[in-house]
Order: sequence, then C-alpha cells, then structure tokens
Amino acid sequence: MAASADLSRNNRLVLDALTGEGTPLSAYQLLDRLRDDGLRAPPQIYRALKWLAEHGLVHKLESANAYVACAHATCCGGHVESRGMAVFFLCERCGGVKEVAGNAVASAIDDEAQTLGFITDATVLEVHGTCAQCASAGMA
Amino acid sequence: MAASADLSRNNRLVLDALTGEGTPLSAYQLLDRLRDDGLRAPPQIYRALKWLAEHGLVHKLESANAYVACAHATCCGGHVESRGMAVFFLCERCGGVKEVAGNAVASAIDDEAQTLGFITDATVLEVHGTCAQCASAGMA
DNA sequence: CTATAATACGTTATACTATAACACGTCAAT
DNA sequence: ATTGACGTGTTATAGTATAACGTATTATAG
Repeated sequence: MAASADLSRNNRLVLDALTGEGTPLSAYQLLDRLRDDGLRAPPQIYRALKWLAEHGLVHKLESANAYVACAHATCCGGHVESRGMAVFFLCERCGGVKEVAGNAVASAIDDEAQTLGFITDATVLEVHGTCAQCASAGMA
Repeated sequence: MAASADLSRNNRLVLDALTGEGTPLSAYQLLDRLRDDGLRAPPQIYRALKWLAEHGLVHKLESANAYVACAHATCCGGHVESRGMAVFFLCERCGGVKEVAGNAVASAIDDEAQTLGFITDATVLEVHGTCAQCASAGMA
C-alpha cells in the first residue's frame, strides 16, 4: 500500500508545501516556494504532483489550475480502495477550499449516468462561492 | 433579453463554429478554423468566448480547457433567468459531450452547501468516462 | 450637430500552465 | 556485470489566457 512513508524527496517536499499551506497552490507557486530546496524547473513540480495525485494524496482543482493536499486521508490517501467522490467548495473571498465526501451527490450523478448508459471514470465537482466564515465577516 | 439575435460578427463566428462542431474545441482550435474569417489573434477568440459564456450560449469545460455550445437553449441561452446547473458527461473515447440539466444533482449539492453554510455561486461538474455508444462499440 | 459614452474591433506583447525529450545516478535482482 | 526500474535534473517548447494599447462604430444626450 502506498502510504505517506515511501515518498521520494521531491514528492515529500511538494506534499509538505501543500499541506503546510491551507489553500490551493499553483504549480509555479510551489516552484517558487521550493526553489531553495533544489526544485528549479517545472517538470520537477509536475512530476511530483502527478505521482501524488495518482496516489490520492493531492487533488487538482481543474477550475483553478491549482493543487491541494487531500483533506481526507480516509477518503483516498493510503486507502485507495475505499475512495469516494470528492466535492470541493472554493471560497472566492478567502481562497480557501473545503473538501467533502459527497456520497449523496455521487449517487445523484450515478443516476444521471445510468440514464445515459454512461460509464463513469472520474468526476470533477467544484463549487465556487463564499464560505460561511467569509459570509458572516462580510456582514460587518 | 440577450438572444441569438444581437450577436456581433465575431461572437457569431465563434458560436457558429462551436455549434457546427459537435464536440468541444479549444480556443486555439477555434482560432485555426476562423483565421480565414479574419480572426487572427487569441484575444479575439477569448473575447467572444467570454461574451458568449456570460450570455449562456457557450460553456467552458474546465477539465478540458475547451468550449462547447450550450446544448439547452432552454436552460440558459436566451433564458438567463431560468438557468439551472448543467452536468457534462465527457466521453474519453469519442471526445463527445452530453450536457444535461441535473436538478437532482444540484439539490444534493445544495444540501452539502447548506450544511457548510456555503453560499454557492457557480458549479463545475464534469464527469469523465465512456458514452453508451462507445461502450457498446467497444464490445465488438 | 458634436460631445460623450459604450461597445466592438485589431494588434503586439507577455504571462501563465504544462509537457517532451534527453542525460545522469542509484539500487535491487537477476 | 548487466539489466531494468525509478528518481532526478535540465533545456526547450507547447498550449492556454490576458494586459494594454489604439481605432472604429454607434447611440444618445446636451
């Protein structure tokens, strides 16, 4: 099982950078942060991101061209078998992301797929808006 | 009401190109196809896409960096008020896209949002997989 | 009428995102 | 000792998107 142990140096660096940041980072933001650690060129970052995504430790946010550490070690990282669909709520205001499991949503999507005879491989679900905290702060 | 009447020349060209093609096209593919019509530089394409998207006539597929004409004049084009959430099913095999309304899915997402106190602005939902036609063709 | 504002248009340059292709090093298993 | 798998580093390039400038057209207000 590919858990957080057998990470290569570069993979570890990228994962740690993403974990440290709460918010998503672009590949080039990661590159900036990790230049002092010896990561100087885009392919180094992209290779790490690819590996981490394949192993369920990071997610790409397609609508933001950015990457986040997986919030649910339970949902995917280290437990690849039991992985479910993730829903991302992206706050336009603070830039934060909340990842939830979204099983009800998944089954609603499955129903639609069923109707179409469509065989689902992977689902991208990203909800843009304002998080609770920013919404109440906005009242002030 | 902004309907398919008051389209400027460039907007019309881009929309027609997308409507003619069944499948999604990237901005640069559009540029290639429309060069003979006088569209020579990316901003001309992107401006048209922006306008068309704002008016609900085209959608961007975030996970494919590509654009499609809206399949539902009813869901958005010309009827901006009554616009609902769209779900896109992208076939990896034939490159086709099926757009459906997905109200059940939308309400499942709303439930999640409610729970988080998240105020939803826009939702990106793109399902990758194999369409019915390609799935049966694959059996042969 | 002419000034103003709004919209569309065209162009150049540039920023941002991502990958191809090649070279080198290490290490385990034959 | 050689092979193969993997991780790494580097250069160059492909692909996606926008900033910023200038011009033309049209509609409307004064």
